[in-house]
Amino acid sequence: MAKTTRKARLEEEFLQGYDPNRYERPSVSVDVAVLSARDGALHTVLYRREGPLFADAFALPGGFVGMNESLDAAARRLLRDKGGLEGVFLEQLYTFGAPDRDPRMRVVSVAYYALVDHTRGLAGPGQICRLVVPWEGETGGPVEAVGPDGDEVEFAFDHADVLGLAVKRIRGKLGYTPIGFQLLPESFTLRDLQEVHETVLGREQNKDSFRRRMLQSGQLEATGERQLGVGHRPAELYRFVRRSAI
Amino acid sequence: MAKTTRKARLEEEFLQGYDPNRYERPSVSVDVAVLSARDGALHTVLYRREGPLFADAFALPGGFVGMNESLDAAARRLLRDKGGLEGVFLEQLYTFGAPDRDPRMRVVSVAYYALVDHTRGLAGPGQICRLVVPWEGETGGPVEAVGPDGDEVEFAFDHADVLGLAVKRIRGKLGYTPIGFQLLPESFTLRDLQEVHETVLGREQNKDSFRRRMLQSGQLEATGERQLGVGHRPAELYRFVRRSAI
DNA sequence: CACGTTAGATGCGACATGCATATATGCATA
DNA sequence: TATGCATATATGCATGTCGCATCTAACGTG
Repeated sequence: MAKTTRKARLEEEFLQGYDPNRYERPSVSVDVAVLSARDGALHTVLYRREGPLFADAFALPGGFVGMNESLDAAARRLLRDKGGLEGVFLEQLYTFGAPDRDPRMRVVSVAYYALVDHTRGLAGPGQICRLVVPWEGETGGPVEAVGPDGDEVEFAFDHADVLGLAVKRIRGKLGYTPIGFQLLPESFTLRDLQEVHETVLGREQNKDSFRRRMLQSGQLEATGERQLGVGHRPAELYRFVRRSAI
Repeated sequence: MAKTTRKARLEEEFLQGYDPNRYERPSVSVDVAVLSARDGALHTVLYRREGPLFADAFALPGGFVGMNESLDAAARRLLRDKGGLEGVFLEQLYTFGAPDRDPRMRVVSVAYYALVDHTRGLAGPGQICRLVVPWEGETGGPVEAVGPDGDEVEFAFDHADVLGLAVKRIRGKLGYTPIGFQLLPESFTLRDLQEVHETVLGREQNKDSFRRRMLQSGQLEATGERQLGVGHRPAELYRFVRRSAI
């Protein structure tokens, strides 16, 4: 017992005199999985690598965290600078820290995921790739991706795992949070919302119970407008209202 | 468009030639919120600080991540070295990275939470403190803690927020994962399990529907034994069986 | 052996959900 | 103008889950 106390005190003293520049330590980066739903599939933004490491593989938008920058701020900066995206839903996902995940050096990567309405344009050299989520994707396993040319894409680092975990996370969240709206423009029909849910979950939803669930969730508000020129009865347009307003 | 491409290429070149020792970067630490349920309240392990910073405040067990050590391994090492705990449930919680969370230097802290059966002993100088979770605790806000002497405890750093988020996380997980078993010894009664759930959630559960939910979840297996010497009809003892075994 | 106490089982109503069916509304076409 | 088509929206009903009340079972105590 006394031993353990001394040990703890030694550690305290070490900490008090700890000079971070005298010790090796990891670099901290942020990677962002940008997800959107289009044509019945999830898509993400990837960047082709050009250097010798993971040459011609594709990576998530990412970068190092500034010394006076919070993790959230770093993620928002990357979204803005690399993709021209501002004001989107952004949440921390998981921190990946395997010692060998970057063969050049020790990098601890704080992964974020962002949800973007697919009608928003994307600036920069990023490519929008379709995700192929195996059913184990629900368990957070790696995903595959198909580029705009239809060819499968090779991932750099552990980014296939990051995307798999992001898909798992939003699948779980869909059940108890209004996260699905983040993938739609401001006004949308119930059919649109259902398609987004089905795209994310990878399985069909019952139409009627989906309607009822959404309408009595108190998260939808009719805009009073309807679809135009659709060749059949137009659906009502809704918008998302956040719970705090109720 | 060409501009953005050049910018991205420049960043790539920077990365290829990046020497981590030439740049400032944060230190990476791991903090562990050890949770157990006892006497109808959640408890955690805290260590009294002795240095000049946050003197006499209490901190979660934590430490820096070794250069060749994964984040999970660092958390397990801390549990073992600081509290003598091995083989417990441990999962990553969230990464806290506000630039000013440690006034001495920039520290990015990867927080973990561990769930421990309260009958397990604890080695080392840690103190077991009772958590007082305000109802906003469900939203991940900060918690308060009461030490063994009954006095309220002051937290160092942002550790009140870490604990608040840990409580929020297990409250959410309780609904769809067998996480509650982690807080109980190997064999337990349904009443024990219900009390753990009520302690974690902070509200009472319906006895019968709780029974039915647990029994038909396929996660419980009767041991064939019963309570002894309880002054009333003895309850059956169950053990946890993981889903993969079914 | 009666009694108190808690465990465990059964029955019923409220409510969500899945499914089938009926009605409404817009456009296209005869 | 009238009719048909496609989809949206509403309604009715069977099923399953959940909360609640009630009943029976098993143990210790006096």
